[in-house]
Amino acid sequence: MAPRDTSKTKDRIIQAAFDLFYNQGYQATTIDQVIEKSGVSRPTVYTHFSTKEDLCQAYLKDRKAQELVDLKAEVRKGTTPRERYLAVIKGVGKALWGTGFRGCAFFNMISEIADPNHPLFHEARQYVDAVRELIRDGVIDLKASDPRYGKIDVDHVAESYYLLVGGAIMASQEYREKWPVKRALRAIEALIGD
Amino acid sequence: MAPRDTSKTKDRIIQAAFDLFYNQGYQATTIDQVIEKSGVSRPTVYTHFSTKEDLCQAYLKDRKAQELVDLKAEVRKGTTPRERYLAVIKGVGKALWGTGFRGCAFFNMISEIADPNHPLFHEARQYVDAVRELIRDGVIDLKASDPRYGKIDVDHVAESYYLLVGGAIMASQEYREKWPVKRALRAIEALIGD
DNA sequence: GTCTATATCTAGATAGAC
DNA sequence: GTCTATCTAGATATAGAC
Repeated sequence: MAPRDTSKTKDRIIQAAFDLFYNQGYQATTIDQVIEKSGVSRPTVYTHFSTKEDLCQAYLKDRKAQELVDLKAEVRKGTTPRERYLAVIKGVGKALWGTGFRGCAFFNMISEIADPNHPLFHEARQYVDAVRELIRDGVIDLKASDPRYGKIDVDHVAESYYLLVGGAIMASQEYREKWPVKRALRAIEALIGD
Repeated sequence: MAPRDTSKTKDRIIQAAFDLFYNQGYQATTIDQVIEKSGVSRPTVYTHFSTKEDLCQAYLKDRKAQELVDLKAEVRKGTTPRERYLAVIKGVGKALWGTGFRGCAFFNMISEIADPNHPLFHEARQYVDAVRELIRDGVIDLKASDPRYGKIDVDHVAESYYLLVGGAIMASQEYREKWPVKRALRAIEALIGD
């Protein structure tokens, strides 16, 4: 029998890891589960990824890229500076509702990995940095778009926005309900005086 | 040799669990570590607690009680309704700065335990409920204290407050810095028009 | 009530054949 | 490149003595 196409095999492994690491957490997920879900054998996993940690890092990189693409697409869909400003919380909300309220993969990673010098911790924080920057860009654009928004304190609005997003993610996970995102949206509107 | 005083032994075990579960997480902590840290033997752990999960539940109950006592003390220290309103975020900030920024034990628990029907998940959410109620009480008292605050939307302020606290906790954990709590404090002041 | 010693199980990682 | 079978370490929980 001819060997399977390599890239597809690797993708299947990552896809299995994607679901398992996200839904169960890093430590609660075993390589055996990855094997079963991907339909690939044990040594095959270890030819593509040297360790479980290595596989997790690949998963996080993948997820980070994917979520940021989605979030930026949500921003681009906005037709006004205000809509683009609100796009991040709306995009986060949509993402959460589609995933059974397991919250943010990167927050969960940081909760699991106590050591801030751990590579997986670093990987997760890069995502957080990117989201904060996306929020900040929206605030800056909004401020420049209209004299009405000229008095916005960019630091204050951007960082409060980020805190509200983070709180809404955690609260969604705690309660498995939609109100935290709705509430955050209202509070984020209020930040700019709406 | 006379047997050790039981309650002190049990307390030593819980104290060891307290530090380890909080700083390393539930799954990353082993019974061996609890044994070493408490200076107690393995079977002794299992005479006081039937399983690791049972020990963790005892730890969470302890921690929940202790943190709520601290938080309520912080509220009582406030001499005006406004100070008492701000007490929760200030109390949370103090607690975080004293613990090496490992964040909220209960948030971390919820991140680790994916299943919302798990007993440990339940235990953690009870803490969250209690904090939300404490915040809400402060808002209600503030509103009643002065006509100036009469127009406060209790639901909106209380829930936004909670989201800001949650976001500040997560951001502190991500960055190991104090700005998230300071920012949350300012945003929480702004919620009531200050 | 507490200990030393051990059973048992699980999970990460590897050897060697095809 | 992929597989079956196995090694090894480490973790939870227990048996039996003092």
